[in-house]
Amino acid sequence: MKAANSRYGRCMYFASNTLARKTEKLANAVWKKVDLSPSHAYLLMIVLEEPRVQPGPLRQELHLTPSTITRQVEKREDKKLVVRTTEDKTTSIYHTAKSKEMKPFLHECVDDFYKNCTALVGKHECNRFVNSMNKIPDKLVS
Amino acid sequence: MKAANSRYGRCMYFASNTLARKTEKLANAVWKKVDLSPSHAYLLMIVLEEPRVQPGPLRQELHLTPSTITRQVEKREDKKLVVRTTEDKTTSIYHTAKSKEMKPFLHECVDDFYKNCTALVGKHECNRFVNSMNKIPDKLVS
DNA sequence: TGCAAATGTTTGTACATACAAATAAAAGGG
DNA sequence: CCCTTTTATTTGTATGTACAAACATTTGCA
Repeated sequence: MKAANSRYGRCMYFASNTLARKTEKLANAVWKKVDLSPSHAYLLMIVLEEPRVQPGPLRQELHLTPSTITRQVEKREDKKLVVRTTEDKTTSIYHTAKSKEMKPFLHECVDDFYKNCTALVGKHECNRFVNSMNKIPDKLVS
Repeated sequence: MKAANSRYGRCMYFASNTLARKTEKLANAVWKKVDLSPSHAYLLMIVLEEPRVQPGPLRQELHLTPSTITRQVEKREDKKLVVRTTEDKTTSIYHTAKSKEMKPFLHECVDDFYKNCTALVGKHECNRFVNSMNKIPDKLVS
């Protein structure tokens, strides 16, 4: 039974969560090449482009809670992909030599994933749809 | 910084996950009234409408993996909202007196949530959007 | 008829995330 | 200048989900 036909197919909660899970599954497969979950890969890419970045801005850019950012950074620190220094109140996050080497491959994954999506969903449709999705969250939460 | 403006605003993985998290947050607030997570509420509503339902069909209808279904049923069993019987190879799930009493309130929550969504996003926009979202997962995974 | 493959469900384990509370530092006001 | 409030981050804890492996039952076929 397809979601669209199911009892609760009109529910935004249901639809968005189902979509996110399926999308994540595809994304996981793509980022497997660099042995990273897509979510960690995004964090890493930001750190690579903005050395010294702090958890606060990361939080805003990734739309995650502060505690989730801390946890993600910890995990990447364990794998020697970022380092963290705390001075006064501010924590700064830096990439490492290891993660710098990965940079081109990370961007390759972004491209790959995009190609996968457009191939499956259609380029125009995909862009339009992602655009809509980006607009909704601001409307939903204060 | 909004997702739409951020570096990775074109990415379907990023957009759909962000949307799902924000939507879930709103949904949690609505279903708080019945002290259930929206995901468990959906399971319960299906069980209430299809007594004797088995994990397999639930899996299909909810688009979740078998193990997740097992875990959800366990949790609801602990709270005496469902019971499970296993005979031969098939497990059947039934509602309880307690959960039957909740039924009208569950549907109220569905309505509440829908009203919230349409008020925030716009009714036409909301329906159109949910429709699109329901179609994409089938294209993404085999 | 008996064994192998298929099917349905559960268990072990891991992970991403969130909320609430704790901590630490800075800023502001009397 | 000290005390309170605010801000930034981390910790403790809980939850929802998935994957892989285990298990149990049924089916199919040789």
